[in-house]
Amino acid sequence: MKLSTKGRYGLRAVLDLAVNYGQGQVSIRAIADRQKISEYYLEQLFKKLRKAGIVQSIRGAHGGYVLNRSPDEITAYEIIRILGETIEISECIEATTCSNIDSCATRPLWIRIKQSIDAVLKTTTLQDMVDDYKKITISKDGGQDE
Amino acid sequence: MKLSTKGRYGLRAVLDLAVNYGQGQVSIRAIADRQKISEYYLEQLFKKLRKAGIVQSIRGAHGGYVLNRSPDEITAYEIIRILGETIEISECIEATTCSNIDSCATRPLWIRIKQSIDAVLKTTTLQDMVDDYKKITISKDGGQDE
DNA sequence: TTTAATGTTGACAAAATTAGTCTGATTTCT
DNA sequence: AGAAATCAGACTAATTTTGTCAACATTAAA
Repeated sequence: MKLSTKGRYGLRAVLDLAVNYGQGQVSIRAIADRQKISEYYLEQLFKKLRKAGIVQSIRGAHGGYVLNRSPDEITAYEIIRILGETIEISECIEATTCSNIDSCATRPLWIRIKQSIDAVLKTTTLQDMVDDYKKITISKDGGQDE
Repeated sequence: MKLSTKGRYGLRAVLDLAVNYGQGQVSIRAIADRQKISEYYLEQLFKKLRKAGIVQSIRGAHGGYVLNRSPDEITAYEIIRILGETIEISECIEATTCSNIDSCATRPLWIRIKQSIDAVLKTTTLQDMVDDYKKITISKDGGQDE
């Protein structure tokens, strides 16, 4: 059970924007370079984020992307959902009834797991993650720039 | 993000044994019929469970499988792990350091999610699940047999 | 107004993983 | 001996994920 790269790469990319929030747009190429993710692949992810209103695109020369809201108003939950990740574990969670009555012995467990995952995602904002990250890098060494 | 069938089918199969605990062995065919899972596929899963000591096999005619411990001493966590599910979300959780320093901005989140999933799985025994299941079926109607 | 950089879109291909099947052997009970 | 079950491992099929590409549209700077 693993989150797909959609969720993992996408969150890293958005976090890149969050770090640069307030300092103008960031191009996909810059993110691709820093995060070591294919430029083409990132485009796919940003398409979804833009349609959902998380980011705003600035086209033309020296264009790029900007967060549409402040990082402390965007949760990890939103990003993950928009990118199309399903934290379902099993299909029967969304359905109101199981097709297979026997399989329902496991259903309450899947539901509790989903709830616990959602709780973590919903209470974590991009700002929280940026803060955590800065704390780590600063404690490692003086906080380098490049 | 979904648990693979290994985990979902496997847990259902073991639960079938838990329901019949104390009443002798259960054959793979009987479980396959009840749970609507391929007999061949189940064999693969029971192979792992046997090697890990969760179940005991009784070979020959009228053979089958039996739980090796009481259902309230076996957690969902054990079953899931033995069947080879990795609740890792991202590779970097097991590793002591991330190869990509930038990606680490997401790492604390993945770790917290993993911990919350593990907490649910570790505190749920097979007996808990059987009890939940019985409660549901009884409340639906008088508790049918077939 | 031209040009260059960038975003936009949809289709496609490669790779990896998961799911499932099959064959044949062994064991045990009747 | 024969039937019914597990045991073992190889193999294939299907699906999903991941990544690439080409053509086009838009914008900003020169």
